[in-house]
Parts: sequence; C-alpha cells; structure tokens
Amino acid sequence: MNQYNNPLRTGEANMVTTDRYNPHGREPKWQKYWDQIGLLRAMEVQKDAGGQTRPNPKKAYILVMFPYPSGDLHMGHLKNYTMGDLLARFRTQQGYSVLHPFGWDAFGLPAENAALKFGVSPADWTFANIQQSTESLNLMGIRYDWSREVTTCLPDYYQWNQWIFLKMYEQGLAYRKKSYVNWDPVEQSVLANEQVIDGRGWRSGALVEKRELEQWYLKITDYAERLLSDLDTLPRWPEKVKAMQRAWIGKSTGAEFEFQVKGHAARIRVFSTRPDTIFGATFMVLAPEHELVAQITTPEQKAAVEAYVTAARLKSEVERQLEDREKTGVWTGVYALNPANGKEIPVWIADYVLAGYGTGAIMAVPGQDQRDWEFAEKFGLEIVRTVQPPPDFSGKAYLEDGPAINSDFLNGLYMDDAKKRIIAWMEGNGIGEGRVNYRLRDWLISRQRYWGTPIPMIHCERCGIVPVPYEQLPVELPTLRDVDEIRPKGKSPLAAHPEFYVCDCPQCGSQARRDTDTMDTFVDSSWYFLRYADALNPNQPFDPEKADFWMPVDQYIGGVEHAILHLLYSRFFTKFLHDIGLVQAQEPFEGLFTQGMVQGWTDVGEVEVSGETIQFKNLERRAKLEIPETLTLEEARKSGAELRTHDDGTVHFWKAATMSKSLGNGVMVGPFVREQGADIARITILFAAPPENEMIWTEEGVQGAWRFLNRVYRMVAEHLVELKAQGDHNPALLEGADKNLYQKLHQTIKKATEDIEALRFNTAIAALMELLNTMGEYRKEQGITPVYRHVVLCYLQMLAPFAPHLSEELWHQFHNASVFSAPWPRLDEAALVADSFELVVQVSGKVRGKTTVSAQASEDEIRRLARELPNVQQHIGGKEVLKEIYIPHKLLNIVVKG
RNA sequence: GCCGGGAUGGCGGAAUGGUAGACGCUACGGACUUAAAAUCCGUUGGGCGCAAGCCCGUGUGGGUUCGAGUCCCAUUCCCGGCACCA
Repeated sequence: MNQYNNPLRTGEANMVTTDRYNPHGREPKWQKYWDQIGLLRAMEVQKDAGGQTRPNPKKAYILVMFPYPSGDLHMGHLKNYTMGDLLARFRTQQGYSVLHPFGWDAFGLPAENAALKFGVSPADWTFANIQQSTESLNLMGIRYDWSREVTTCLPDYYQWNQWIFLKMYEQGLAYRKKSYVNWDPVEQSVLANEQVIDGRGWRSGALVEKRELEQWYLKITDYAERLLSDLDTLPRWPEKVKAMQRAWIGKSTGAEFEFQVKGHAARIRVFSTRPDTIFGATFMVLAPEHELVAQITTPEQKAAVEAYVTAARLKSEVERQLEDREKTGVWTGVYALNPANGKEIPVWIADYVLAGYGTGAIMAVPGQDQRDWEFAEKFGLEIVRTVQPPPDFSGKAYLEDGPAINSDFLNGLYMDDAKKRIIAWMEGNGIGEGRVNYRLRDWLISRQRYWGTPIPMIHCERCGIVPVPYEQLPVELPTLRDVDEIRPKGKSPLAAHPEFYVCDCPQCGSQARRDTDTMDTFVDSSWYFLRYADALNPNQPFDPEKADFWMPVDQYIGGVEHAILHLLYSRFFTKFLHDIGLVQAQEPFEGLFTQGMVQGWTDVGEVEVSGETIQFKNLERRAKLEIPETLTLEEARKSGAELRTHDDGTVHFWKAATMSKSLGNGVMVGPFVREQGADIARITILFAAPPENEMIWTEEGVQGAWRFLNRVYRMVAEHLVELKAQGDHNPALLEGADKNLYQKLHQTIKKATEDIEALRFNTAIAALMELLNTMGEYRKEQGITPVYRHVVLCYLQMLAPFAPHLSEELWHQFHNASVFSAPWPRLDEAALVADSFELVVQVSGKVRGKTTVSAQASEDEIRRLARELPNVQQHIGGKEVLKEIYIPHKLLNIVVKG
C-alpha cells in the first residue's frame, strides 16, 4: 500500500493505479455512492419500531445563503457551502433529521447585464450558470437535498411572491405612493433606501438621483417595533449584525407637537427627542421639500427661498454630504410662536433638515443641539441654554443631562423628569403628544426592469387599481429573447409589450392594463427558506405543518453584507407570514453566522522601486485594492505585501485580496479539485483561520492539509491487515498506555463535538491532528492493538464531516456501510478521569516545579509532594508560608512572605 | 463623532481567572537518497547560563487577586458599520 499521493506534486495527475488512494478516481466514486444511498435527503417523518410514522424529535435545518448563479465557482464562493455541508453531515451522524437544501437567487441584474453584454437571454445565461455552479458544488463533495431545489426565476416559485404580495395588499401592507424616490441612472430603475450606500446605487455605484414617481411599497414600518425588540430574542446572532439592524431601524422616543405660524392658519408640526428643551427653541427649520414652504414664504423672501429649494433639489445626497457640512439656509420671512413661552421665533429653510424623517421640520434649540448651534452662529440667531452645563464645560451645545434653566415650570428638573412634565403639559394643552419615531422607511419594491417577478396588479380606468385574482396566478413573465427588448429605457421593458400588459379588468371586464414593473429581487430571497420546507407544493407557498417542523433555521451561514437588506426583509416576511397564520416561527434564523472572506495572492502589477518608494504602473488595480498612491518598501512590508520578480525580470507587487472574478485571483474549484482533491480543499479552507475571520488561501496551507490527510491515510493503509485482525477491547480493563490513548480519544471526542457545534472548525481540526500525533506515538511503542483499532474507527468518524471522501474510503475497509450512517462516537465521561495528573507547583504565583501525582492522592499528600521538589524548596527557602491555594487536579500555589 | 469587534512569536492562530504560545505554516539542523522531491527525527518568543535553572514577555499605563492574555479603570492604535435622523 502506497502513500496518499498528491498527484500534482508527483506529476501523476492522470495516473490511476489500483494500489494508491487517488482522489481523482476515488472522490467521484463516493459522491455517486452518497447520492445512491440518499445521504442528506431530508425526511420530516421517521418510521419507529412499530412501523408507525412520527416526527423525528431532533431536527436540524442547516442553511447557507443561496447565491446568484454566477457560473464557475472559486474557493471564495465555496467556503460557506463547505461549512454548511460539514454541519449537515455532522448532524446526520448525530442522528438528527437534517434539512440541507439549495437553490438559486436567479432573478436580478447580473443576468440582465450579462444578457445585454453577451447577447443571450437572461434565462439561458442563468440556467447555464446554474449548471456550472452545481458541478463545482458536486466536485467539492457538497451534498444537498436537491429534490427541494428552489430557483426563483421559475413561475413555480415566483407565483408565491405574487401570492404573498396580494396577501399583503389585502392587509394594507402593500400600497402605492407618489414620492421622491432613489433613481439609479445606470440601472434605469428605482432603488430601496437599503440599496443606496453613501448616495450611490449598491450595484452600479452610480450617484442616485431623486425622482418623483408613483411606486409600490411594502409597509415594513408597521413591523419596526417588533423587528427591533425581537433582536433581543436572538442570542446566537453576531452582535455587530444586531447593532447594524438596530441602527437602521433607528428608534427614537420623544414628542410631536405644533407651532402656530404667526399671521397664518398653518401650524408647523415637529418631532423632537428633547421636548424638555422647548424653552430654548429660538428658531425653526423646515426641510426644503416641506409642503408649507411655498405657502408661508413672504413675497420679499420668495425669490431667495425658491432659489434655495431648487438648488437643494438638484443636489444629490453625495453632493450634500461633500459640502463639508457647512450649514446653509434661508429665512422664509415669517415667524412662529413658541407654544411654551409665546416668543416669536423665525422660520428658516435648510437642507440639514431632512424631508423624509419625522415631520420634515424641527424646532431648533442651539443651546442643546450642535447642528442648531452651528446654524445659529452662522446666521446670528439667538442662543438660550435650557440645561445647566457643569462649570468646567467649554463646548458649544450641551447635550448631556443637567438641571433645566430658563425653562419656567421645568426649572431644576433633570432630563427624564423634564420630558415627562413637558409632554404631560403638551397633551393637557392640546399642543402635541409623546411619540416614537423610526428611521426605517417603507420598502420600495417596484423596479423598472425585465428580469423579475411581475407585480400582480391591474390598472383599470374605471375601477382603479385591482389586484389579480389568486386563481389567475402566476402572472408569467413573458420570454424576451431580443436583447433590445430587455434594455432598460427608464421605464419597464414590459411596457413595450401589449401582449403582456393588455388584459381585462377582473372587476368590470373592460380593457385594462397590467402593472409593468417587476419586484425587487430581495422579495425573492425574503421567504425562500420557507419554500424549502415544501418546495414542490403546487397549491400554496408551503404547507404550514411542514414549515413548522423545520423552522426556524437552526444555523444560517452567509456574508455580513446582507446584515441589513436580506436579513431584515426576511425577518419582516416571516413575521407577516406568522401573522396570517402560515408559520409559527416569528424569527426565521435562530443562529446566524457571518463567515470571513477568502483571499488569494493577487498580482497588483508591475512596479518600479526608486530608493524607498514604490511606483505602480497599473494604477487602476492599485486604486481598486485601495493601496495608497505613495508607498515605501517598509509600509508595503508592514501591510503584508510582497515584491516578486517575475520570469521576464519585471518586479510585481503582490498582496492578498478577496478572491474575485475581476481580479482573477480566484482558485477555481474545478481545476483544483481535479488535481488535488476536494478533501484537501476542504481542510485548507477550514483549518487556515477561524471561520469568522478572513483566510488567505496559500500554497503552504494546501501543503499542510495534504500532509495531514496523507498521514491519516497511511495510519490505516500501512497497517490495514493488522488493524483488521484486531478484536474488541474492554474499556473498563484498560491500563497504562492503552488507557491513556483511550482517554485522549475521549478528550478529542469532547473537544471536536463542542467545537463543531460552536463552528470552531479550525480548533476541531487541531484536536484531530493532536490525536493523530498521540496515536503515532502510541503505535510506535505498543503496535497495533484492539484499542488502537477502536481509536482509528472513531477517528474516521470524526474526520468524516471535514474530509468525507477519504473517511468514507477508509471506513469501508472495515464496514460495508456509510460512515455517515454510523452514530457519532459517544463520549465516555468516565474515560476523561485520569489515573494521575501533572501537578503544577507555584511559589508566590510563579511556576517552580511540576510533578506527576496519583489522582487518588489526598490533599495533604499533594502538599507534601510539592514541597519535596528541590526547586520548590529552594524558592521557599526558610521563608514563612502565608497560605496555600490548591486547585484540585491542577495546581498548588504556596505563598511565602517577602 | 457614535456604535460593534479587535491588538498574543517570523506568519495563521490556541488558551472555563490557574503551566502563555495548542495545532499548523515558515525557517534551520539531521536521517534516508547517486541526487532531488516526498517522508521521518529534532530545534524554532527574547535574553543570560556548561547545566540545573533564572530573568523578561499577550498594544500602553494603572488597579483587583494567592495568581490576569482573560476581570475593572484609563489610554493608543487597527478593522467593520453608521453618520446633519432633530
């Protein structure tokens, strides 16, 4: 029997021989085998001994965020799928009923853009990619219950998007509204707030414009409070994701109240989190878009106000931000009356007040608000402090707590009391009331694009907006093959297709027009995890009973980039579906794990080094990888970059960067697995770093993985005959080296089980490596024994979720069944108790000696033994012993005077 | 500015308040080999010492404790997110 040869290393990539484990030949064999035995086929019910069916009491729903079908995959794509596969196999071994499904987030712009670029239809492009991606997953040994595959661009699926939309419409949660919306000039479509990052479209990167359009919205704001407070029910979510969602929902508590405009019937409503500071409100500010602006502005100020409003409207979000936050504004010419003290205060217009938040107007309290302070300073407005700052306070606006001053009946009260008092006063005098506000806005879901779910609504001249009757679902997306028909033109491409939009009104029967917009693709991904529970159901989105069996997802794995978008929308949809009685779960994902990216070494391009300074020739790459324009050799070295001399003599700058198609630094799955094997790839990914950290894929890491698996292979292969000849062992009768080995096994079982359950895969592998080292030492001295054989078999079981092919191959040398059908090794707690232990002896907190002590030794005896150690004696000297601290089975600390 | 997370050898990283550096990578030395690769053995935080052993060491400064990488206070830096949200 030969080594587990790395075919690439030995230059024998295509050599298949019978006497060596060649992953090239063996891995596909086991992959086929798993498919044949139905590994990871999810089962809701299980036969018990009496032939009755009953739900399996233990279920595990392991889910990895489904991808856009993007063709050939690289190792960066596969990290999370590998993790999901590992967990699914592990839970299978533990006897759980496992759901590990897969699908494709197939609608959306990538398909359209590819269609436009290559002149193929989005559907053809999508399905070709699905096929390629599936192949990569298969090669990696990743197994799913493919019978539940979900592809969102198929009517089987998206008809239920339409169904859910109609249900929301019935509940008043889907509505149409005319408003200023985010318009992406590159995508030629509107975007949701969540899809605008720093004022730019999240995919196109184009500066987003404001357009006034009538669009469909989902009323996620109705769920703001539950989306916020239920975050506290998710202890297995990363703190940072919860923090991001909290910030996005942006709850603030305060009051909403009104100011009378002097000489007008109009009142200005404002929201404030600090109503207690109302006596310090020395002016008011309206957003430029505020509806009262035109109404109240005096003729003298009209020209200035109009100019300001027009300018503000033309400015993009980014432009507003780039202007260094310098306050701008203009006076309307009118005054309002402060209801607290009757003072006349001027009403201004400024773009630091946002139209979309609160009421679009504020009372400005410069004494307690830094922005108002800056505005007041710039325009010479009055500043009155209403909270007493501490004597040493040297800032401008004072935001902290303190006793109220200049505030009539609030004087002396601290913030909380003052707030309560003023709100009671407002409510008593009909001026306003306490109120909670959220930053979260309703979700704009209309898109003026082709490749998405048609919105199931009909516009009838007589009846207005009429929902498509349920029995007419799905409203199918017509197949457009001509690229020009898909091209975005500022309105939906479907608006050019009467064969799609011309229809009869379901209410009056007259000719009507379908809505030609499609839904945001985030609708597709907001409930797909529920469809997996019952993916083939033709009558409803899913059978509630099946959903209740599987939900919630026990472990969800995906990228942190979805912290707000997908994860918030999914929580919203789940709560809605719960409310209409379709699922009991109120939260979709009980455990969430955000994995770190996979990086690869990347050629940033040729550089020239003059003295200490590095000069880049490929400026585009340099900028893309965010490398500073001027860089010294020292800085480059510190950042982990390397200069490499290429064969042609040129010097190139290399650094680790996230694997991506555009950088061309991805290690492609197909070629790698065919040459080196899937198990090696899996170990490389899982061992290199904790899974939440980014990992750098390196040749050295691959070598390490290979050496490890090679040693495992030889552990079995080199001693196969002897191993097979061993009989049973009796754990109770083990002694000496046998007992120690058995103990190490159970320590490893404990550690590996706990680590896998906590997704600490790197330390689980480290524990397996340690056990392998121990086994090697044992074998050298004891040879092959019954207990050794037992350890080998447990070893293969524990390795199986990490390196399934090799484990299955070796397991089959002993058993004629899958390693995944054998129960996970049971922990023998008794085995963890050793006969003896190493006592660490400290003198005044410093380690001065170690000695092996029998586990049965009494504490007195241990103290005596410790003092006998020569080095311990020396450090005690003749000094007085103050006290001794004994930690059983671990440590004795002798504290001496001086 | 606010919020979240960090800082441990040459590198990735281990350590329920109890032996800091598990496991691996790199590097170096050795065995095997005609040679190389692979494999195996050894060394690998710094300093002193022939050795036994000693001193120092987890960003920085304090504190709590018999004992601190771990807990507390302060501080610096790094990464991520948010940012005129009243």
